[in-house]
Amino acid sequence: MAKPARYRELAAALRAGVLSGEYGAGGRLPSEEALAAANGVSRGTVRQALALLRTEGVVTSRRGTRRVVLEQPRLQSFTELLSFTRWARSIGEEPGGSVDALEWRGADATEAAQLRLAEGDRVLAVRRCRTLGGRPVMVERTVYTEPVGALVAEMPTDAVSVTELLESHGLVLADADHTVDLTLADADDVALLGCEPGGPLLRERRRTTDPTGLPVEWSEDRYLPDTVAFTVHNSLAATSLARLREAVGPKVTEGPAAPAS
Amino acid sequence: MAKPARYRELAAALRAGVLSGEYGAGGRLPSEEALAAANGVSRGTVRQALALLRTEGVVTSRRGTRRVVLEQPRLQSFTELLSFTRWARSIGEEPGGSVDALEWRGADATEAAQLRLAEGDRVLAVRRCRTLGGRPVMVERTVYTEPVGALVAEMPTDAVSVTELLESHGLVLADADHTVDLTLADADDVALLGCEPGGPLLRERRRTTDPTGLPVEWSEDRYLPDTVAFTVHNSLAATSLARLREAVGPKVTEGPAAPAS
DNA sequence: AAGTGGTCTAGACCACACT
DNA sequence: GTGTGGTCTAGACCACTTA
Repeated sequence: MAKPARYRELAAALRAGVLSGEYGAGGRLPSEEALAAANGVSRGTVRQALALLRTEGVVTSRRGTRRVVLEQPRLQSFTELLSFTRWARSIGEEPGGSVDALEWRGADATEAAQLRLAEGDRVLAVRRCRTLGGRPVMVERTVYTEPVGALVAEMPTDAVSVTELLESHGLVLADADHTVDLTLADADDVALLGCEPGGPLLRERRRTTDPTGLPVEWSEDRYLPDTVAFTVHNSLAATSLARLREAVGPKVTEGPAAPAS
Repeated sequence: MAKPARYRELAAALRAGVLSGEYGAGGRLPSEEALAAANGVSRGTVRQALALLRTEGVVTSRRGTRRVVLEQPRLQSFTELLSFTRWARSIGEEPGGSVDALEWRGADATEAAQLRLAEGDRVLAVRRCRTLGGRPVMVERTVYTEPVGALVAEMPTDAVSVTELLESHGLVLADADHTVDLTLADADDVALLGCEPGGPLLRERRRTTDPTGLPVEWSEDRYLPDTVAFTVHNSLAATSLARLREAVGPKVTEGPAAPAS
């Protein structure tokens, strides 16, 4: 059941209000005092709710004036973001996909660093082609730590959602680091996506950790052009975004949280 | 001077501690009580500091256990993120660039929607080529609202940092929405960047607003491959990231916060 | 059972934006 | 000056982890 906290309920209600245009574009929210009184909670709780909306980019906030509505919310839950299947469903598309290669092997240097393992430690490497409405849009190369890989390896190769299966085993994904850049199609990409050899792909590399901070998976996803874009909101109050200089001369494989140098 | 809040000082101190390896990779922070006592503040203030670090992806947090260090922080300030010049300096590169085209004209449909203007309203459109260490890496096409454009238009065409100049006029950038995807080089890109016609570029579209929530600029930046990557951290606790389905059939120009349909 | 973070309250004072 | 959000305090109770 797990009843959500009051401040989350309040945040959801306010978010819905903004979405329904209750305050208008560029409109103003009621004061914290007013919201507290209207909802029978303390000002502290109201502020917790509003802090959520602020990091989501739904409202601004400055001293001296009421909060202003920034935009229609256009966010996905953390879960939708990590699960291709859930994302596809949330936008009304039919997700599909199948495992194309699956192998237990030793971790290479990058994988070891990302999963906080020693080089050569056993990991499960899986390659999948993902489709929307039957058309291929993305190739996903994921590496799992041993305990997680053991669960994944037992899945049917045509299983729709890995994430949901992991959750049913009690595994919770809590944090993720994403790196987005551009790469060129290799022979496998060409075979699976039907693009030109050397054709451009939008690449997302992602390291996901569980609530204890232990790495769970390290994935490199390559999307066909014109199928997806990634959006982020940030502000003076809360920044979780950065721009990285990519290697220019010698080739260096680098991920979101690889060792500094 | 503007003395920063205690919780920001505390957050900075803890961030520095994590960076210096004081707690080790995967190590644990002291308890909230301990931090409060050690710093002579209340638990509430400690929690504010830790909330900052949590959204930055520096630490996890769960009920029942001490916070765990997630990674070496690798973030840029909001300001570094918006200013090419500041970013370049922060990574030890020499920023350069020059205005290539500058024009007052009427806003098109997309621009009007992004800047919350009516179609045809006067805007200043500026195209710049940006360099790192003398080598071109990015073409920036920015559209400013009339009051901001008035300031920009008076700048010398070889001014290094537009952002810093705007700040010196008291303009504060407070929020930004970013969309990252892939596009192909047009004739102007080829001329400025020296890439192949139709060659792939990493595109960032960005809408920036001031503290009142009013749009200030709308920019489309196109980076040569292998020059930058964007990184984001998100979590169950705070998500400001989304994955968007891009138009597949008919061409639709769409930005971070364009009207829903 | 003890320790820890999550939620919530009630109140105080300050900095800033309005008018 | 009045209203508003930002900061900070002190205390309470709960949910969860760990031993």
